[in-house]
Amino acid sequence: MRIGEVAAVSGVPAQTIRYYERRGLLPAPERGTSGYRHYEQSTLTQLQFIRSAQAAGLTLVQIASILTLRRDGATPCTHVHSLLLAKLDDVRARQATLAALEDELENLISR
Amino acid sequence: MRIGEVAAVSGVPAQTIRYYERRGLLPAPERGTSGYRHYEQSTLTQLQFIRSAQAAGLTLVQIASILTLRRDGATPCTHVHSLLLAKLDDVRARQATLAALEDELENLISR
DNA sequence: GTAAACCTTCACCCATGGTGCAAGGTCAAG
DNA sequence: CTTGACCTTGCACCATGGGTGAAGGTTTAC
Repeated sequence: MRIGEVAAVSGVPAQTIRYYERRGLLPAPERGTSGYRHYEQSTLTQLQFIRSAQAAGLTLVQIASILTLRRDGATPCTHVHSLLLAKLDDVRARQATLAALEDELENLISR
Repeated sequence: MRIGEVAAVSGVPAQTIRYYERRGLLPAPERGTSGYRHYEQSTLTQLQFIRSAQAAGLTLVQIASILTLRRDGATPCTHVHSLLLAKLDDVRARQATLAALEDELENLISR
């Protein structure tokens, strides 16, 4: 698929897709002799992931690092491992705070 | 307490406290004849709440509306009620997305 | 051969969440 | 009664995040 089609299907503007590529959220796709980007189906899944991670409040930088790790697969270095653990902690802390907020809101509603 | 003391105790700069007041996150405190703001203890709790809600990814606008609702107490209008419900939905959606991310991260880690 | 879609680069934009003066008023200690 | 710390308002500026637009040039499709 070319970028316009990906944009149409995913709902993410072509310019934004290029922007994500620059920011390291998407791998640089193959190019034909024309220089046009040629995308695979999996790009759509990746864009979905990006959008949902964004909805969860992660920044593009955080999302990029997760995607990069996932893409690179098994890099068995401890640094990477601790990075993931830290991110997990972060996610769990957010969850805890949200749970507290949820309680708070429920109280307000039931009054 | 005056603003400087609140700032020192809470760790939130005095300028930021005034900024929160302008943004509607804190009620306008009483003023003596000098014009100085005079705060009660409860302000510290409110600042804590603001910081943790921020950490959960809520914007100042969202936090302000929650605090305003809480402060105004029982305004039994349906609009307010649905506003709270919407916010609760929002919080729950964030939680769901975070849970998915958590799984994702756990998978990556255990590989 | 012309219109639509693509390319790059560079600049600009909007929202959030502050932060920093400037110019002045107040208060407590010595 | 002055000095210094603390307070006031108002306005301007900044950093980060996440895009968006326009210019100027190629490629593809009809």
